[in-house]
Amino acid sequence: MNNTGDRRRTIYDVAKAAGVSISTASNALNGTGRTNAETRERVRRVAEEIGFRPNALARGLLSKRSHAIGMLTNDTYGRLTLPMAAGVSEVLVDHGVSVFLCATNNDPRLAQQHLEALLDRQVDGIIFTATRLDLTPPVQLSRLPIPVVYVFAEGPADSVTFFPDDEQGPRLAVDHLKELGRSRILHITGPRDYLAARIRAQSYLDACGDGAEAMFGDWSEEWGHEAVQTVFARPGAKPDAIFCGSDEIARGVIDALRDLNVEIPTDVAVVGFDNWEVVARQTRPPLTTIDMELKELGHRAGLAILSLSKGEPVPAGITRLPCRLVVRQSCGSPLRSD
Amino acid sequence: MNNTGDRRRTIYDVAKAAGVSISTASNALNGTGRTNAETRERVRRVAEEIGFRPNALARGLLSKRSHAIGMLTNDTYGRLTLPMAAGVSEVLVDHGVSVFLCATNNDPRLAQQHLEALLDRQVDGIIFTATRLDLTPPVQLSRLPIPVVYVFAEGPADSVTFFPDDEQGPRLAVDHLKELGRSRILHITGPRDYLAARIRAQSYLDACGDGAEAMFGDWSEEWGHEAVQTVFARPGAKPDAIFCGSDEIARGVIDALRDLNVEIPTDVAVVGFDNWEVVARQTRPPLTTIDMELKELGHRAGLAILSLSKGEPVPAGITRLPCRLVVRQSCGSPLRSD
DNA sequence: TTTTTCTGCTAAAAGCTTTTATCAGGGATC
DNA sequence: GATCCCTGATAAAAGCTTTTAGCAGAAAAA
Repeated sequence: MNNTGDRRRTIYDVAKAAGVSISTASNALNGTGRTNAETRERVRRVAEEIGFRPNALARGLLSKRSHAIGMLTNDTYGRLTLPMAAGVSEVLVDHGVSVFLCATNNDPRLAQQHLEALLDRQVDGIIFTATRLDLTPPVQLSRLPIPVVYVFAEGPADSVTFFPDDEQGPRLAVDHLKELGRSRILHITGPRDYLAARIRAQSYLDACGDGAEAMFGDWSEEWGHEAVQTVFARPGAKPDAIFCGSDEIARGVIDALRDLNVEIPTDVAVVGFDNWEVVARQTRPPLTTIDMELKELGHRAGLAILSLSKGEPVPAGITRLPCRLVVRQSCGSPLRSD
Repeated sequence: MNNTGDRRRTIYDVAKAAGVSISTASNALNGTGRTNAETRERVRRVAEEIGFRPNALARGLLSKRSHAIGMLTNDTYGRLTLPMAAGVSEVLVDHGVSVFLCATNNDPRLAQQHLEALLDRQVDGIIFTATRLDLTPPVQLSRLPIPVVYVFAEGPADSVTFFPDDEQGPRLAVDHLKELGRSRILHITGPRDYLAARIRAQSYLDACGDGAEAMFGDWSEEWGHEAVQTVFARPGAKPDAIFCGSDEIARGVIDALRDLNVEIPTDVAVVGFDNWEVVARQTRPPLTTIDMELKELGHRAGLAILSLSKGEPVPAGITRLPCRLVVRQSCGSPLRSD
């Protein structure tokens, strides 16, 4: 009948072992109320000894803050979501906040189910993240009793939203290419109906000026390949640099250039977008590309939802976080690969 | 002062609105105890109307089961983890169980911090998953008061562990190649110190018999490329098929073969391992490969931890889940790509 | 008519923590 | 010596749900 051995220790055990009341134990452990320094030390020592850890459920029940948030994603492969989620949880674990991961597969019914589960758990907030930019959430998130932060996805007009800076990123690429003396820069990117593709293309056009050309297609290697074949088959001057809307496209571009016996970077320099290492590191030569700083995006989103959940104000609207140029060898820079 | 409007509805509100006691409301909603059918209906209707949803914290506090589990991963890029996690959460959400995602980055301190947070939250169990097979968990998981399930990672001797079937997978590949008339099958795979690489290679050797050769290297495209160059540079008979230990390696193999003007699949058939679509779909020709059924692995792990958390027995030891052959065009099958 | 059984409901406890209000006692002040 | 204030503690309530024990009334059995 004596099962105290494997029961979890409660604050009651601490109080008893330290010879004080429950309230004193609580006060001592949390540094609240008035406690004698000596008592406080004793209680803390005892708590440590018997391995007391407060029950987060009881705590949350009382404080009405569960110190947990939900992350709703419709990304299936995790290439964007997981690095971001790692950033979110990395920054939040220090504040004692944990993250529920809910993969919706873009299924509204599943999303709804996850959402209700999150609300039942009294999460302090929700981060919604999508892989596609123009996509609306698969579930109604606007009239929730808890704050919502959007990453890689657009919420309602006055919502808190984070994106990589799709204007600054392309400028980094173009500036880098210009510094290396390239002047005829071509842009090959994804579908025109992706907002990110449009923004990046426009920024590229603004940075390059006359003679610039943006080719829209798919987010695929195949499209990169095809686009290069088209360009090099037609008459007229050939580009001396290609800035791609994704690393996958860049991969196709590089392959196509090699098929055409065009030297990289001597004849044509190539810049990608994503810094998806498993692609960017494996191209020959390794790809200079734009990193969207997914982890940092996660950090910021995590901090935002933390502030919001405490009732602190957070500037509404879209915040665009700067991208970073990662120099490898596809542009002829003498720098070592990272 | 009247803030009842935005307060969450509790069972107290339901009881009041239905004109019954709290206990009756609870019994009616959960179908426990003795309740008049009419009362039960009324209570349920009222609950529905005012939008009552039980507070999972209070429920968990009482039942000592939080209906949440933790997933500890050291995968950084998410290629294995996220599909698996999606499988886990998909199967668990139907049982009212949510999943905490904890990315450890292989940092023991961070892992410990996450683990403690999970225990404080009274999670009903933990799924530990690693990307590398021989890796020990970055944190002590063996003496926990809650069950642990290992996926893609080896736990202590008597633990519940799931892996893809690294013996059956290679047999699928070899059998497929043999059926297509290939006889000189070469295996190019990752490092010898990866258990998975060794098992797959041995299974390949057993299936191929005399003349079979396994080349160990890296899990990289570059290694696939290099290995092909080596093989085709040396004298003697050339392989008519190459079975690769990963899709990335296969990618390098295919590129190298094309560089050598070897026709795929006419001269050499290629099979990969992973069915990592973003690679397998983009090779030219698209890659026939082995799918590890990550989502199914997640389903099984989720169900296992669910059973364990209820105290139901689950067979200990390593369970290996069958892989699936995905036929595309790199082996010359006439089937359409999927 | 009295006793038993069943039905439908309710009060109260338990789960664990934090917070509020209160209390006893000791020292300082007048 | 009486009053006041301060310190260091404590009891109790609150947070929300489920479960246990029990109660009142009606129907069935004796």
